[in-house]
Amino acid sequence: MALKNNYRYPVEYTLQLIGGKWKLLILFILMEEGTKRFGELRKLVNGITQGVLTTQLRELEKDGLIHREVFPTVPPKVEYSLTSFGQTLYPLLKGMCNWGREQLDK
Amino acid sequence: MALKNNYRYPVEYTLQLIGGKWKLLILFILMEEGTKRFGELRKLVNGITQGVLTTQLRELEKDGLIHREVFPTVPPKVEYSLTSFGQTLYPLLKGMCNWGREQLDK
DNA sequence: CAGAATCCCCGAAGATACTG
DNA sequence: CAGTATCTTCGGGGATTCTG
Repeated sequence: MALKNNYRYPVEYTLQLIGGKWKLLILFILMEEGTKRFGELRKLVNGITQGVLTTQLRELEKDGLIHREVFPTVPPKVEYSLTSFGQTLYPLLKGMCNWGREQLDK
Repeated sequence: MALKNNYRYPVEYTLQLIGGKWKLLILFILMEEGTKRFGELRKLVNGITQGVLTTQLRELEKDGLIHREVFPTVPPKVEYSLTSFGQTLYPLLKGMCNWGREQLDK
């Protein structure tokens, strides 16, 4: 979990959690389309490599935003979904998306 | 101005404009406290160096979020303020700040 | 006072190869 | 299938010096 102290501005904490290059996209996909497997995410987040995707997912999990569920089958299967904490970001992400779209449409 | 095309998700565009390490803080300060001079910003954004502050301000200006006004006096005086476009970010920044504070207060 | 101009560093990101 | 393990790259950020 990211440190919760030593932020002069709360917005710094927010940015720390969602500031990775791919994190917003990952959160967005899980938010809009629900639970996804590792391989599905890899295809949807176009251009990301396995290693980086793993890193970003681990950080999101560590920060409590997403849930990782491993099915001990052969071949292995891992599903990712938003936690209830992650879902509290919904209005924020939606707002960022809408603001971006408004500007892009001009 | 940052490119307005080639974004698969509008949120990427948003993040591009405000994603710099110090940009949100700068925008926040101008938003909450109004017009500031270069030297004032440097003190308020604790830890930033002159060069980096200049870079971040130039990018924000290029993207149309802040206004830069030079007073041709001796010694020189430069004031920074939000543009009307920059002010449209208010709900978003406020939302990020509030979300961060809520989590920090837990 | 508000920068411009350099040079430099480091960590996130990417490429590649291998594996339970 | 979903990783792990390494190595490499790259550029945003940082430190320093100089100036109108």
